[in-house]
Amino acid sequence: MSKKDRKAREKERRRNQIIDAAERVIFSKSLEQATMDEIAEEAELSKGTLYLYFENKTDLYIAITQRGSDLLNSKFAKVFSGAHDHTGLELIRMMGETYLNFVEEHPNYFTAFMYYESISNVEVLGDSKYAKQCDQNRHEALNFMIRALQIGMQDGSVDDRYEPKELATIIFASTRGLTAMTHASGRGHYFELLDEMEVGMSTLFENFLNLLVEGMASKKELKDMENSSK
Amino acid sequence: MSKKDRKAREKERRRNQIIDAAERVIFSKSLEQATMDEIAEEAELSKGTLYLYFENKTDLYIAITQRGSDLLNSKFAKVFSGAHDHTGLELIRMMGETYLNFVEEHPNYFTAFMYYESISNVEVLGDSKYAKQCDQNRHEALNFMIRALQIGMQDGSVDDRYEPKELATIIFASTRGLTAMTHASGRGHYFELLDEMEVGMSTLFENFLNLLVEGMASKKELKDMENSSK
DNA sequence: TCACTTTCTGACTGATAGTCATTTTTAATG
DNA sequence: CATTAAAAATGACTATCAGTCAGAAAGTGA
Repeated sequence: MSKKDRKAREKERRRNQIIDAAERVIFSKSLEQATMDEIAEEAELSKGTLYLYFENKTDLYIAITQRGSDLLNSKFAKVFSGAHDHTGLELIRMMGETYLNFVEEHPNYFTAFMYYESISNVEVLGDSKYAKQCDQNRHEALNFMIRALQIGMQDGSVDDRYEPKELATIIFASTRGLTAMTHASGRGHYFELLDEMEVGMSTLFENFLNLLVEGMASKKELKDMENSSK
Repeated sequence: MSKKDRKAREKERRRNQIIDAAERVIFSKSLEQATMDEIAEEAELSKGTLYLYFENKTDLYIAITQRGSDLLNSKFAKVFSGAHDHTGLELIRMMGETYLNFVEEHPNYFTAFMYYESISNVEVLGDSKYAKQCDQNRHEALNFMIRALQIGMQDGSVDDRYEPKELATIIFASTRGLTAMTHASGRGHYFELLDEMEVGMSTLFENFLNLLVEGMASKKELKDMENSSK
């Protein structure tokens, strides 16, 4: 039994070694410019071996995507580990900040996320377990957000006339839009737009969160905020 | 002189004929699956000729992207042609709806937008005139939004403690996030998330706009809305 | 008709994703 | 330790396709 286990562990280590090498090569260039031969050399293996562990180049890249997805979710989880000290509204804000930090610290993983979602028809993915885990993570992230909203409705920080699932989906998607812009601007896009404003992405993001918060905060909470700012 | 003009016009027609063919082929499959040989055949030209009109495959795809971008902007412009009958806040809402409709009617163009923004470093684009026009259009779209906000601040429908440029950028990016989700769900992504909710993307989008509107509406406007709903 | 320019062609090249028959390594058995 | 079977790894090979370029065809003007 443990023999099999060891085998499985070694196989897993090999797999990770390949993903490590692939990250180094692909992140230093780009998916298109990186070749499987290069990745094989970086991993100190032959090309054929890569194909023993991954269906094809895309599959390998999705394995990288999954790593990023796992990492992001672990950060979300950390936010919730201290959930008791915060209102639901604060948790939402913290999740947003976590996301923005992630994009700034791990732009290459975010690039991978974008590639993943750009895959035009899901059939291309086949039944990739990496893709499944990514979808699973996304689902979990949304659940975190739903939970935060429910907490907020309990503690009175979020207006309870909203449907938590719906609101969570909206926040999720719009936050994603902001992070995508942050990411793109870091790659040279949107230069003209953001350059004209003296504010950086993080200020912009802060204002975005404030805007959302004003929209979804309960009337009571708003009154509190108004008072405390005076 | 007019000789040269005619020549230029014919060249332009050829170019469009190629883009037409490329759209048919690429939209029916995907960028990666479409080959230049196929596109050439569809255009009833030889492959070599394609390269007289476009730098490379990406350049050709960006020409398609520009078409989509032009189309979207013309729709935005139409919203503004009747600007006098609407408040600034209404214009913002109409722009959002226009965007969502566009994604639903022209998903292939939106796919192209996503590809364009996913280009990891802008140097790849070189000095493509198509890319320049896309950036120009994006800039113009943002200006439409800024204008709508300014109108809204004038007519009292938008809270004037916001900075129009900043707010426009935020709305722009977050709306983009929602449309991206709409697009992705149409391609089979996010299935699990959206399936659980009985609401469709357009309802979700409507609620998103309401949320934004509440966040950015002036207090006066909110009071009006409250009264009228009673 | 000739000479010159512009446009077009398609066979060719180079790069690279993916394959598979063969070799090497590992592990188990007597 | 020697033998053998299974598992893992290899790298030469194939197929595909983006991009090229020398030469053909079409257009233009005298």
